[in-house]
Amino acid sequence: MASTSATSAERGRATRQRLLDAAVTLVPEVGWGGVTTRLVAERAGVAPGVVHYHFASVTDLLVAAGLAFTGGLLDSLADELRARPGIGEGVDWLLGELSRYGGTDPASLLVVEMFLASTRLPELRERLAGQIAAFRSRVAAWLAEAGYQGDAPTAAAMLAAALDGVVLHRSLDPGLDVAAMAGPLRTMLGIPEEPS
Amino acid sequence: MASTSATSAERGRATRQRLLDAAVTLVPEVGWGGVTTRLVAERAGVAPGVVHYHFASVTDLLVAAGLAFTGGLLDSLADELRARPGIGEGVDWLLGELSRYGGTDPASLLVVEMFLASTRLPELRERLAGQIAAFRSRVAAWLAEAGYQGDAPTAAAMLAAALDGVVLHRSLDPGLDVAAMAGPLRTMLGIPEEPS
DNA sequence: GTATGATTTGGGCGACGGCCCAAGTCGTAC
DNA sequence: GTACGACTTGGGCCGTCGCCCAAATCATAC
Repeated sequence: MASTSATSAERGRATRQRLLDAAVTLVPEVGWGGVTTRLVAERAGVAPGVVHYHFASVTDLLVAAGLAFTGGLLDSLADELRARPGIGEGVDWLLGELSRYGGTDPASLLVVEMFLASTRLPELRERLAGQIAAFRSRVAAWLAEAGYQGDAPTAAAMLAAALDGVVLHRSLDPGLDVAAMAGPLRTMLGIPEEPS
Repeated sequence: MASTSATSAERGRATRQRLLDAAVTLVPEVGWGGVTTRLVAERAGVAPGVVHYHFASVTDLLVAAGLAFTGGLLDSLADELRARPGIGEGVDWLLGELSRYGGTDPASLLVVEMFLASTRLPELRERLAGQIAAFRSRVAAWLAEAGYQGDAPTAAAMLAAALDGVVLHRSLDPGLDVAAMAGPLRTMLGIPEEPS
């Protein structure tokens, strides 16, 4: 089989990916600063020394793993949004997504950990800011294309911030009614209430 | 003077307070997990052993310091809000406050650090959630009293979440125009645009 | 077979972490 | 004076950390 005849380089890339995956699952569990060399190695099923063979430092590993995750997440969110023709449908779909990211789920926690770590890691900060700026401009383009009446970039920024804020608040109060927030959000974007 | 004739107990409480203050300044600088026994002792100007005399653990110190800070902050915010009679004035004032909490300032960072730490510290989580719930209900009462047309609790939750989200996003993109966000927020709360 | 090069192993080094504790300071009570 | 109690000191114990490295592994090249 192909897997048994893999070259060294191929096996190496696979190991590197396993380390990235392990980091993504560990940060939400133990926190950015709680991820240690031995912990990721154990989670990835490799010896501790492998970590510093593939990455210059634990921090380097966390930055690479985090950025790969957020990049994929934001891209897929923007893709899905672009697929909805109307602002109302898009907002509804976003709120549906929000009920999946409840604030205490691994994805939400990872993102917030990255926000915080970025305040002390200039390189992470710049690259994460770039990803978010790109996302915001894609949302603004979608709003404008869907006929939003007003300043699309500002509305996109407010919308993205509001959604992240809801995720944050839900992490403390899981009982927050996400569906009910559709009302104020729709009003903010100038869409009439849904008939149903 | 009173300060020179302080009893042991009084000096002890003063020392304890200095440790709490030191913790509040250190968490934003080095992160929740980066605050060490020796670091906080040095910042407070005391010997390392004092920390574990006044607090059972470093985590205990951080929890006490953080909750004291957020409690005071939320109380004063709610007090100020209650002093504004109209929703429009209140929102404007909140956005003015927001320009003080830029996302990279110590207060914002401390709050986000607490959000994250609370996911792994049930006691902190419960008490922080209680503080925020109290704040939300005070905001809802203010909205209702100011004549808000709609579900005040939901609007208050959405407003609080949106503001926190803006703080979060500003930490990555300091160029975000807070003033411009007044438009969407006023629309969300059903207030006409300001004439000026 | 031997040589090569990338990858992996597991232990080790020095530094630093939380928490403890015997000894010391200092104002008050007697 | 002595005894007491609250507070403070600074060093020490023991565990874990990040990072390193000599040796082992293994598919491929010759």
